[in-house]
Amino acid sequence: MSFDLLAEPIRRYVRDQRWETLRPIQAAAIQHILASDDNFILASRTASGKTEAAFLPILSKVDFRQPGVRVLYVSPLIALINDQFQRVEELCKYLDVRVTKWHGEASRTAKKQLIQHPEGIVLITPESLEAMFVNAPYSVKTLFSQLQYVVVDEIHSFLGTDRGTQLQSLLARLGAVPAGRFAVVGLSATIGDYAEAKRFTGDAARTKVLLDRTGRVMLTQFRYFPATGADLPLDLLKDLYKQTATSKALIFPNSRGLAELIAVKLGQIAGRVGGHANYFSHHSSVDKEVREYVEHFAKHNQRQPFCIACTSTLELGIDIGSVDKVVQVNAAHSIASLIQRVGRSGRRDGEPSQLLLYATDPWSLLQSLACWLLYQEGFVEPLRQARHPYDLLLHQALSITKERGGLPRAELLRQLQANAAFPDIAAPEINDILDELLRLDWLESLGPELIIGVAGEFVVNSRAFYSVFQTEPAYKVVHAGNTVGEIPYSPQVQENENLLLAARIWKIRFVDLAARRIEVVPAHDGKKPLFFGGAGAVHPRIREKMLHLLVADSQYAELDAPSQEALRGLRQEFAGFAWPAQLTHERPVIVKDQHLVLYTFTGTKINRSLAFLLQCLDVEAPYDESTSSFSLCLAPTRLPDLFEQLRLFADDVEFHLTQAVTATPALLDFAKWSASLPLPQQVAVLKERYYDFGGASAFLRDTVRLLSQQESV
DNA sequence: ATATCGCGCCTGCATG
Repeated sequence: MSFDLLAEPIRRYVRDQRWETLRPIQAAAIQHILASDDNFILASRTASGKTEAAFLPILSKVDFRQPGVRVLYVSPLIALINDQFQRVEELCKYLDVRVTKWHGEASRTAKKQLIQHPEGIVLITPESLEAMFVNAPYSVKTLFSQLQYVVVDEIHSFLGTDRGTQLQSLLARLGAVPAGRFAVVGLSATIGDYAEAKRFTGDAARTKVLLDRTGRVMLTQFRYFPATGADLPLDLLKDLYKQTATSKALIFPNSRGLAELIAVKLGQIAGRVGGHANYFSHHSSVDKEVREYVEHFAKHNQRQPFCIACTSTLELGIDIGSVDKVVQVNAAHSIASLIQRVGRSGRRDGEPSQLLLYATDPWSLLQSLACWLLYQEGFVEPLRQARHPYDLLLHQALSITKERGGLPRAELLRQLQANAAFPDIAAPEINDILDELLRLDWLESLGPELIIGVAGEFVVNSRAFYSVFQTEPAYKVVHAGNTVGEIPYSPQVQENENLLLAARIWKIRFVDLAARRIEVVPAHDGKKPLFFGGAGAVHPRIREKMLHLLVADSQYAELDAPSQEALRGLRQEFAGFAWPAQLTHERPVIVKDQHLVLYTFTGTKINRSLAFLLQCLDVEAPYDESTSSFSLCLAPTRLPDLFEQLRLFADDVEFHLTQAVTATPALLDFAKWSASLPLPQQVAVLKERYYDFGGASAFLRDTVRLLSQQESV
């Protein structure tokens, strides 16, 4: 059916691929994209042929004999562009259509040629598109005045992020370039809020979602090995070795340091017992060429088993083939992340893949179990774009002014107001931001126009202008002229210290502080590398599920005996409460000798907000995110009073936030362009994106019953 | 050292 709708050369391509049938998402996309010029979100799991689902109908539909770039593909990763280039180019051979990579590492000659003869398909990153608007606005017009389709790959990775808002704004600006409109096709994993995904295209009313919910069949097992220190228990590593020794496995331990530790330790065990030598690590601090080697090894080795200990670098769609075991060490921070990781598995022979979930403490086990159950239930964290991204508006105001070489203030205001990325920011607020930019000399008035100011020239002409995220300076780790990777500066960076990187052990021979370069030689024993970073935000729904699991007496066959024992032990601690049959807004309080412990069982942002409010009230209350709990020196009977007081603060927290931002500007480090905003907008950014005072207020209002029990001795 | 991760880049000039 769908197949017959395709253009003849595309049908030939499909036949040559020897696919037995089109995938459901492909069949649906072909029918819908060929039938209308609407925007679409194609949502289905990893490796379900989404790229082809978009390109088969688009290539059938678009007339490439006309001049100009007709299709623009936007990707969050250079590596993905390079991957997709091969696939799309292969497909385009059947049509004689040119495909051009356009990113910072792509050939400049190819870019120049494209400017001379704009045609075909361009694959680009958001930052390169930003750079093109800023540095070569005439090229934007030359290239894209005939644009018919924009394909956004891995659109879920942009949802709820600053980079997503930037991309939305760039698409809005791009929308003014062609005479007609272009349609947007977003490719996505299953996500939590499709209304939000539709908004992302800039025209929710004209966007339809095509969704294939087919998941993976996985054999799941929870395994429990209690840890005493910060490192992983030896028994866990031995068990992990046994479980993965003859498999193709991906291991996700949530941090770069632990990924190194696992890769090295498993490699050492393998060396002792005569196992294979294919133990790798893969994360942002491993040198790019090393990572590419690992990806290539995984993709092209049909027979040999391997183990890659990795971070979210292997969550997105880079093609590494499929693996037969996915291992999660301690709970993933989100269900969205767990979905992506599970999606990496899948065996051709029809055998189900295996998911191993290790835990090293009872709370992590509980969180892991909660995530896994929510995943089974089909829950994914809903993500919202910030409604008041003043910092990104500031960045785009500079970008547009540079693009236009100056423009009337009223026109800049109008353009920002009309931009779909900023629908909830009103004109007076935009004017406040423009005034602040004038005051900083980042903008300047010249007659009726605004132009880039003297100080602003340094900003918009610096390399850092094109991105909306910060990166810390890193030290390059070099062995015998070869780059191994890079690490941040830490107390560990000293001569004769040993560290792990790229799945090997090194001794630091020499540190060149000026050149940010660390010379290393191989060694036999070392520590995992140190990295900085705040904790990831856990969604309230996960914590609520944890509470439900704690109160229930449900058993799960997927838990091994030690896991069952750990869960039983944790349930025991909370067994004395008189839980109602229907658990809604009750929360436990454990009363100890000198203090009480309040378990909020809510999300990170709400906990963070509660901690801030307690600080405002000068209440000493150390807070532990892994157990979602606060310690208070207070009689339990005083808690309702305290909640009432906190609520009053929550409803009017601006004053305290203003004080906090003034005293500690580093609070806004998470938002690169916020430092140059007027103070009220800085406070607004902090309030909307770092905290959740609305959620905190609702928590304080709704948590009507605090059940308490004396600690059993 | 309480504690996740990840993403990007222009221009000019030298060298092979």
